[in-house]
Amino acid sequence: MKNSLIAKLLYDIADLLELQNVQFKPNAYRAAARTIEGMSKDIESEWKEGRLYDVPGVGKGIGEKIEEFLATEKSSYLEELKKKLPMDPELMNIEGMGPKKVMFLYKKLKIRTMKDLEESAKKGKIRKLPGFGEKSEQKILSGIEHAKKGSGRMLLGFALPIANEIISELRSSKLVTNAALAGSARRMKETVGDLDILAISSKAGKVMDYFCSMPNVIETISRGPTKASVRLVNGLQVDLRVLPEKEYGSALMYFTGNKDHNVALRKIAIAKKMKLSEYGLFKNNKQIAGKTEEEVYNKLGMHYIPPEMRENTGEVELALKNKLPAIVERKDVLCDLQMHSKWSDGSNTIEEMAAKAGELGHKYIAITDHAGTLVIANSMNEKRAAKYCEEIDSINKKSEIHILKGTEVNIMPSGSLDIPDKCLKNFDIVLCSVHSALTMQKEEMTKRILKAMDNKYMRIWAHPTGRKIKIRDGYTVDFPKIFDKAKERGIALEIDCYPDRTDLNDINVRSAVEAGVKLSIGTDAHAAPQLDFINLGVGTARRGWAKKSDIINTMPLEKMMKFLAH
DNA sequence: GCCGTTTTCGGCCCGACTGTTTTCAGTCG
Repeated sequence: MKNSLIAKLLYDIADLLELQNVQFKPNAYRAAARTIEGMSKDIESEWKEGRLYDVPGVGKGIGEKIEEFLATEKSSYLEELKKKLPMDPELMNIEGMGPKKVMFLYKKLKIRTMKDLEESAKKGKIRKLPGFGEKSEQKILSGIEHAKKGSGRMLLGFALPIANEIISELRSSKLVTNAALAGSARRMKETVGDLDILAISSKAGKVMDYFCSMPNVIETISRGPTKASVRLVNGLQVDLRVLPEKEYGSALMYFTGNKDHNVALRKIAIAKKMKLSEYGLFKNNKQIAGKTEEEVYNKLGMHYIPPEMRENTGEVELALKNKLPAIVERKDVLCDLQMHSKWSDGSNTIEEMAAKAGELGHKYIAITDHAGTLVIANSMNEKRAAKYCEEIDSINKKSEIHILKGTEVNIMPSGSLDIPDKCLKNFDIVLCSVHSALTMQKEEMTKRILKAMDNKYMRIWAHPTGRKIKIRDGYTVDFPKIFDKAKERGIALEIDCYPDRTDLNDINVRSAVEAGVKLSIGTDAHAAPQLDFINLGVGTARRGWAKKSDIINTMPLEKMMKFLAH
């Protein structure tokens, strides 16, 4: 899909327009970029089928730019802008730098790159400029350091435990009556730029003191009477806001929804002659809601919207009509359908994995150690696989939760599976996935997967796109074709919960759900504590608007056995 | 540049903090 390329084109144009202090256009370009980025449909096919201009935010101007880019892979408009503005728009990503400052520094000091900026700051040239001082110069230097360290975003799976720890520390300090996570982490976005935490307290000053002196804080970035930002040892930025109880709900909403969602809500408020801000919902300057999110949504005439859906991709309209889909909840998920033990490349025994799964409330699990001839991941050969099945059978006799005999098998480049059918038939559940020849082109890869799906034992296509966040994009396949085949064959597509996989991702999940394809959730845990990643998979399912009926993990064991037996 | 249950023209979300000023622009979320 070219969606992300087009989104980048539009974001770049927006940045360059903003540098020139052009009004409103940057927002129009960004709004269209965000829509296209989050679309489950392929923008190129929309264009080919004459529906480009149906995409919200795409009108004559933006549409023409997209058409040119899709036809020629170039944008004359962007080239023109770049010629006029030779500085690197990345400069605007440095903390404290916006379009005005970037432009000003270019005019005064001919600063075009991060390197130029660093040199000028180190030589003390910036502090001499009007409007700048010693502190701004320092801030620029520390901003550059941070930009260098890693371009910012942390995997949700690593950020979430940190957030929970901070929140429970705040609670146990007794300085706050409540504290909660907001921001993109609460929306369960796969990576987060920072953590936003809200707390209710009447002793804001003391809470700030406490927050800024937590053990793993290395730097206080800013500190006001009710708002502070700190940086943790691992580079993560955490923002805390303290507020009174009557604003808690509206503030949670304000800091949870993405920008587009919040703008949409504000517009609804305006249409109803009200005003919505983080301080509450106001009518005639009087707060009429704010304590809870439910209250605010209801007073706006809409149903409560779960955090994971608050990205303005249709949820607002549905909530107004009270037609939001009931998305799957953590409590609906009865099992974990991918994990590894010492039998292949895991570090715990089957019993240890089962025990931890029981603690997490799972009713049953699938242990899915690797089998096959490929020498990756300590794969089991046929002989060992038989012993493994025997062991699971014997553990099941005394185990509190039932263990499905599962395996993860490689899909070979030809599309055949890496272990013969006579071995596969001994398993309750067979996951198939690609671990080799990852660079295959779309058509060839699609053929490979379709061929694998013809195997009657395949039940789950595991980590379907093979991507690794921040490392590789993964291969592309013709999803519509695969969806059809998956439905025909009763094969589920996996949401692999492992933090750097999250594969399928939210967007793919949504298209699978729209296509009526079943999904499975598996942590891909290689050690017992990683079974906690189940929450990430549920979050991704919810971001993709999956209902309980879309997720096979919600089936009680008996129903699951029937599903697997077909 | 986009958009429309008052509109095809005239709007486009809102408030606080920072660092620089001495009343505010720029930036951020």
